[in-house]
Amino acid sequence: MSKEKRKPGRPRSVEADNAIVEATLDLLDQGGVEAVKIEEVARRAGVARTTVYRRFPSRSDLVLGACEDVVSRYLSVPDTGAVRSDVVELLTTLIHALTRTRARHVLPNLLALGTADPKLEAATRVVWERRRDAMVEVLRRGARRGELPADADFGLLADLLHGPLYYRLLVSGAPIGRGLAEEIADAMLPVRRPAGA
Amino acid sequence: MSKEKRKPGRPRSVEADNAIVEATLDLLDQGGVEAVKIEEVARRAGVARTTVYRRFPSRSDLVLGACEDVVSRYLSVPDTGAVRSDVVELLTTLIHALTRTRARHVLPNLLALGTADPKLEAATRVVWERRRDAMVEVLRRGARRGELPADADFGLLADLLHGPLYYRLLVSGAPIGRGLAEEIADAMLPVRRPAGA
Amino acid sequence: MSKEKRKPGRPRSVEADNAIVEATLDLLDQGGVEAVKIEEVARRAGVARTTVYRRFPSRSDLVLGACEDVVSRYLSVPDTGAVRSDVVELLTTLIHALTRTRARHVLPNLLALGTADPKLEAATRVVWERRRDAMVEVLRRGARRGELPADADFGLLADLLHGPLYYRLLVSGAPIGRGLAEEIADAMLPVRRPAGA
Amino acid sequence: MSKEKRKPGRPRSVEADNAIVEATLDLLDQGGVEAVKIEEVARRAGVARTTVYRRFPSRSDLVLGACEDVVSRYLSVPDTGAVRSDVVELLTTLIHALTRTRARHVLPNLLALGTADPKLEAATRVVWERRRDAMVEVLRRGARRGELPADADFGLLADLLHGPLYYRLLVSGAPIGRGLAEEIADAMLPVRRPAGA
DNA sequence: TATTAATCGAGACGGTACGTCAAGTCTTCTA
DNA sequence: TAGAAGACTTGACGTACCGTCTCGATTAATA
Repeated sequence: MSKEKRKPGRPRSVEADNAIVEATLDLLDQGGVEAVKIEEVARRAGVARTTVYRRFPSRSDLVLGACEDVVSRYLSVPDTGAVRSDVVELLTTLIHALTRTRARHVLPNLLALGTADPKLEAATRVVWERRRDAMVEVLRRGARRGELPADADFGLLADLLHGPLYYRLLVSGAPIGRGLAEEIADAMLPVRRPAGA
Repeated sequence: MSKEKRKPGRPRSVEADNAIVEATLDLLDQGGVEAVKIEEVARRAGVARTTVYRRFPSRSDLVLGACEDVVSRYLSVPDTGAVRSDVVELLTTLIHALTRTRARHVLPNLLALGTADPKLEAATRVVWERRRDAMVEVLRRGARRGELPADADFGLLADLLHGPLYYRLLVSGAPIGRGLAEEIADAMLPVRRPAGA
Repeated sequence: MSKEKRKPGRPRSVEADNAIVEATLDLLDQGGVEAVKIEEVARRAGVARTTVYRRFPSRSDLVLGACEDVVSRYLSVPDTGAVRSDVVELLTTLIHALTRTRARHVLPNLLALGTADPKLEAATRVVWERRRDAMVEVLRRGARRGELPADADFGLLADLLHGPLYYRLLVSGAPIGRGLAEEIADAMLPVRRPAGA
Repeated sequence: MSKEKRKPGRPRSVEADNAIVEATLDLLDQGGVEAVKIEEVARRAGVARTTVYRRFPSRSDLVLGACEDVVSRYLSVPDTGAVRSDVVELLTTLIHALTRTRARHVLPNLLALGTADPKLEAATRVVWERRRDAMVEVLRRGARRGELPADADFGLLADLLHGPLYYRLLVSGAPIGRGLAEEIADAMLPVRRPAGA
């Protein structure tokens, strides 16, 4: 069944694949989108320019392709039985994703690229939306368990939980430490209890 | 006293100044940083290329210069006598600043540019920091009045208040409505009271 | 004797042979040497690029190979018993060779290629030299029969007879009609008689 | 009077003009049309690629432009009072033009280019036609003086006079010596006298 | 009938040159 | 001096072919 229908012709080099992505991420991190020059990517990857173009028809595709694995990792919907720990878990993995070596510069550049290229913008949004969806899901489950008021605005709450992280990463540049996930959860979650008090 | 020491030679054209900035903002909004081409700016401004270069030595300078007035407007530290209304006032002006016609695209592009150019990054941060400082100031004043616990983490609180706005603008693209400032304030401010209860 | 030593392995496709030559001639005729692109030849011949390379190691080889049958046809040394008719016969076959459907463009391109590739130049010259040799032979025979003065410069005479054809084909582009062979012969041959008069 | 209406902006560099033409001719002579690579022309001329493109929008234009002065020099309609010397004069200048250092390779390549580009073909033909027209004019004058029969086919005669030169240059590669002009004139001109004898 | 040896298609690979575009500098004339 | 106009160098863009290379699939003659 796993017939592995090999296509005719010489197969693509996997080393080239990796080298190209790595080179792209390095450049993106060091000098922003503008520094991602196909010529330089090829040079660093030790690959001909055409080899890059064969995989990624345009610079947008290259950047998005290279970012995809960086941003989409570390995502799962946890279910620890308690909202707080679920939320902390989600925020922690998000912090991981955002502060990985090269991701710090990847995100703003991706967002800026999206400004000019709607296709890219959509592709980028999808990635981040999945995280928000996960958060909303976790909050809903908490409400079903009675940990949160059933009529809470889960969407707004999710934005409030995520917001500070992106704010610090993108705008203020303030450090994003280990304890931040818990601080945010502590600041936000009890909030809703007094409403029932 | 106001001797207006006129420099010798032909004085610079003020219309040119404005036209250049406007053209730059338009392009930035329409196609991102990459679309800001000196030649096109000059063409739209009805000006020679040299005239642009005389004012802004490089493209970075041009972009930053053009953005400066957009981002720094609408800023003052309100003092209504109550935290909540002060906060709502600050958030509202921020929403104004962020959702102005062209700002939506200007911000991410500025942030991405900062990724590659530390000077630009610093210049950009300063602008946004002033807003956060204003928020922290307002919160402190509230604490002094007893409206907030004195030992609250005002920095984190400010980030929690600002975060959702940037998150929606930059990442999720969700609409930023008129009522949002109040929703955020309501969600966050009572939180601290129960700590003292 | 017709041992037909078949080599082992799959024999070469004859259709491919023909298709490649035809495609090459078409391109040569339509767009000159520069238009003979291996990739395009392969495409038109409905053949893989490697199949072309297997037959013709280089583009020069391809062009020369394709031209060879076009230019070398229609050659024989006539012997009608009279110089004039021999000459007319030779000129007529030359006109045939030069004005065949695609030959019109083949010759100049071949000559230009020879400019850059001495091997090709030599190969090309050989083909045309055979025609001149035939003409000289015919003239010598005429001299032996007393139709021409024995001390005539047969080489120059041959060039004078051939020259107008190539001149019209290559340089002036003037039409080369059916009667031209006779006109040339009439203009040149009587010349030598008055010398004896 | 000599108002020399200068156009605005920086004027084009004359050194660049010359260097480009020279580099083109060198390459054309050394390796044929295919060797005329814009990149290499620019390199040899010590000039940026764009500077070449500004003057000559395409390679055809470049080659033709560079050839124009080579081929059009040495042309005038002589009037010595005798056909023979007029013809010898014309043939001699043609020999000069054809055997100049680089012309040997320039001509065939120009002709081959014409094969693919009708505009170029026309431009090239014009240049050579002027020489033939001059020859025809000289012959007509001779006829008017009674040196040639009035009903001679001057066009064919001109082709017969020019043909051998081009034939040797382009096809046979035979040497084109100093005495050739007279040999050809002697071989062709007396021919017509006996008609009147 | 299986093996063997060549051909054929497809297509990836490292390259070179193309023609275009924009950046930033320089030169000239005019206001 | 500023400004307009435009030539200039530099360097990246994305495309098109080059000639070489791996592959799997044919195709015959041979073992």
